[in-house]
Amino acid sequence: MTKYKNNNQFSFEITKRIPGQLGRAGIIHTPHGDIKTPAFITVGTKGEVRFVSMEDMLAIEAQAMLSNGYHLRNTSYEMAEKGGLSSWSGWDGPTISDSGGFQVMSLGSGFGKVVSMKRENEVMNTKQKDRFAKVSEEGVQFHDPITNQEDFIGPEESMQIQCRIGADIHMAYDELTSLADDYDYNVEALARTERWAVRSIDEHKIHCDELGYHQSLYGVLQGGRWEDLRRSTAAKFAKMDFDGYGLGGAFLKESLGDILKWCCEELPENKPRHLLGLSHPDDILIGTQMGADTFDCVAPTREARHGKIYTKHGNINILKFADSRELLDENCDCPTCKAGWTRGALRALLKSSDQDERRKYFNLASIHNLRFIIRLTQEIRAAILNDTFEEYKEEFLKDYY
RNA sequence: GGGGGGAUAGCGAAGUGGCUAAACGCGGCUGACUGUAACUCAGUUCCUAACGGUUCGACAGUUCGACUCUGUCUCCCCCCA
Repeated sequence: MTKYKNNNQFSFEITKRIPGQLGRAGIIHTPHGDIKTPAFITVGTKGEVRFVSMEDMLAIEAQAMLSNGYHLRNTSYEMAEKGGLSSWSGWDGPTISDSGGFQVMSLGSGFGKVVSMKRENEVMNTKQKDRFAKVSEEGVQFHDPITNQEDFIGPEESMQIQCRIGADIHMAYDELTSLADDYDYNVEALARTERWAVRSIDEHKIHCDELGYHQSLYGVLQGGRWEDLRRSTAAKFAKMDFDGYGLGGAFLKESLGDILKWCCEELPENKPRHLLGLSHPDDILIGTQMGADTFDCVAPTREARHGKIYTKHGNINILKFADSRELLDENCDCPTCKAGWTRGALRALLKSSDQDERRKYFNLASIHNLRFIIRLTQEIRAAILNDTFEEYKEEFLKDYY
């Protein structure tokens, strides 16, 4: 197996804490550079952020990229040959790979559903026979309906894939439950995720020994919305040999803060925590306050593609701004706004019948939304360092909502 | 002048006696979207808040009943002179 870049060890330092809170600003050191936290990690599922170039990534001050083990299961061999995700993709900064645990839910019980945070009562799990991911103790049987490819991926396979991908930070294999799953199912799934965590560590160690150096591994916490499950699993994971922790789950918005608090109170303070899959501004603010250091999410890019644009005074739907000569957001420092693109012009690109024009819109809108969220995390960090987190949070939320 | 085809909601287009306020597509309007099966998805789109009302170029018929059949008219397209 190819050797990956490994000129310095993974480590985490806390620069400053939010007084009286679990939150902090810090720096994660990785073989491909530092991540100043809190930080938003852009999602490049298949090794690139949709409609966003590596030059754009630098322009919006993205610090790191998260890719997906399941979606890269085939490509991972080629990545290994080329020296890993970083050299394969052209993204020279820190990288994270997800285990594919999310796909256990998104292609399984939650297939065809929105991963909603506010409609618990409407959510029903997808029927067993309609799922493309079926869970057992050993792992998950995936069926790709487009290629008809069958994959069995358990913790061992996920670690093998991730070690081939060679990101700086790997995620243990987990099962994300859906909001429709009850307490009993969560107990069962959590116990399985805990066993998978042990198997992930063991398998991961084998590959690191073969490589001759350590690749970082985060344990991923589940447990749904139940305090006893969250605390007990966090306490167990705290004693395990992980380099950091992923905070996972399908969260109801109003319970996010509590759940993070339960987890982070049990976790060791000196290891970084990544809140998986969330990035709306209120989520990042509460997440940071409750102890999360990094975030990743598809929302900024997906919502951009769907016409939702982030502004300091809330979100707008670009379709409602035909002929508007306003910028997307006043005083925005993103490349799109700095280049003078107006809402009307961008709307015209989105509505164009020309594919290239639509793609241009996707690019311009995506980098605007990404920059908005990245800037938010930068401002939060600055506020923590200045001891003004509470004031910043209050003011931001007042403008935004 | 002769022959043929056609006129359906903002547009395009089904429907050829009752189950049709009228399929479907586009456009419009709402709303979703959080570790990307997502350039996607859901709802709505004659008038009315609703009860209900008025429709399928126009008028006149046939029929218990017409967007669907008949006649006349208006307009559009094609072919032959």
